Amino acid sequence: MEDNHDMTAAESTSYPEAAPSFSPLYQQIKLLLVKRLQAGEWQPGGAIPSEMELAARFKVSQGTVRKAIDEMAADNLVVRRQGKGTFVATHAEQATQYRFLRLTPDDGTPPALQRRLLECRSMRPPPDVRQLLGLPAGETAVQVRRLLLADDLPVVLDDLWLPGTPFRGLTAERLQAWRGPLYRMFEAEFSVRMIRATEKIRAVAAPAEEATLLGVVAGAPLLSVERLSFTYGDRPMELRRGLYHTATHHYRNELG
Amino acid sequence: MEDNHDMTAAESTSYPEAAPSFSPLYQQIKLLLVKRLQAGEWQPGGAIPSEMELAARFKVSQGTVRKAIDEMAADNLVVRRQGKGTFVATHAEQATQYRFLRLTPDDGTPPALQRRLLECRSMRPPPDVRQLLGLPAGETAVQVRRLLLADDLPVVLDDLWLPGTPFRGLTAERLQAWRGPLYRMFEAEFSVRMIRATEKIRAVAAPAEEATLLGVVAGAPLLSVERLSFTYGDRPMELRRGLYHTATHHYRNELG
DNA sequence: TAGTGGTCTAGACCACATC
DNA sequence: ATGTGGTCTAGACCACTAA
Repeated sequence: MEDNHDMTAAESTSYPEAAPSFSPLYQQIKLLLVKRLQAGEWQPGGAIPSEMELAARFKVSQGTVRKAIDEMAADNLVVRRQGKGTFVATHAEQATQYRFLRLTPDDGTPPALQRRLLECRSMRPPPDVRQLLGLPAGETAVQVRRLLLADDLPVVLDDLWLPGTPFRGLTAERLQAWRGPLYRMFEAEFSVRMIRATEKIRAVAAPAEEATLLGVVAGAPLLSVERLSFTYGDRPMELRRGLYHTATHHYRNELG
Repeated sequence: MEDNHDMTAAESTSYPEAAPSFSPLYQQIKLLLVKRLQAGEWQPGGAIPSEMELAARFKVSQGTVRKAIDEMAADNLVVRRQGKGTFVATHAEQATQYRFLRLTPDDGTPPALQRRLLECRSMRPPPDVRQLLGLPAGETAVQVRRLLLADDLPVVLDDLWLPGTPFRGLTAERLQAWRGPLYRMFEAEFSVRMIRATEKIRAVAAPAEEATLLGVVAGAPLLSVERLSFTYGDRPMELRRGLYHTATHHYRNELG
């Protein structure tokens, strides 16, 4: 490689804002690879080209490609498997069932939850939902309401809001028929991959209707979890409002 | 470096359990460095030897030391500063005020909290506390109760439990006099550095006494946050039970 | 046996901080 | 000018997987 570390000559003409014009080679390569991921060039669960091949293609050393992929692996965009290759991350693995659900039974047993679909309809979202999802005015959304149960006792009441355009065709029937993680369905059937999420958590008093569904008395304390999930490019793709009954379960978190 | 990647010949004699006898060089070096950190060889906030020096000392290449330190930086054990050196992580930086506190005002403003010390005493801990902290029977503990307020309104009621031995000499007076993060005090005055923590979160109804302290009605929903903080070697060093009033604040979490 | 990712080396040069 | 961490290279060998 020559001295010039700029792989984006076409873009390096003018920077009106104070943007870092140059970045390390491996960062540029990471960006290129993420863009191809985003474009769907490789299937979820499928292999991306080997480090040697990418190094040849980009005309850099293997170590540089390695560092780019290392970061993508740290971002959970990709999974490395020694001897086999590097694969596009997916929500399919059973290790990642409920990848974003932090609710755990108080005894150490692994969470085992059943689902019960309550509702699924397409409608105009309320303004706060519209704003959080960044939807244009007039755009519709799909609302899903469901219950998660442990040992036939309700534990979670989830309200999902999904943008209508990418999720056109999502019906109660298809939801009922689907086995496996929801996020796996989203990526397999609607080409929407959730990459990361943020949650806002509060304690609330159970409203009457929700209390009934969860089998608690009205006014009982519940955990309110508002999750906003993002796909590539930090575009919000799901708003999920959950009410957790934390008598036999708790929300666990690790602080590093 | 010769072919032998074992730097721990003295320890590699017998492995009764199925332990990995060999690990990459950089892992072994990381372990050695962490042990020295743990032994207090370098002050918090102080510099550790340069990569070149460590490479020479361990008789490995700079790249190998680099990878070891990279992981330590990812673990928040150490902070790298280009041009200056690598420094032992500390709770002193204002960027890490309330490093483990995830409570944020609903408007985006940065959290600004006042403290009010309610209690500080040495006593025999109840069995559940004793068990969580891994204390020997009969060992005492220091209990601290305090209030955090935003704009003079109570937001958090914290109950802390600290093992008596390392925290001997912790009194209400010293707590009152201390300015800055508690964890900074622990590392500066008691040589206890908190590295990571786990939290269990539930929604609970406010008990009468705690409700009064937080200025809410008894039975109001509160966030119950039980945090167990660990020092080097995964030894638990603090149990903190907090009740959060989530009317104007919320617990925020990032899911990767 | 061949191909993959994982580790390690030695040396070059860059960016930054300090004197 | 010197020393630090940060990037990049080229090549070697190891560990694992699969045909």
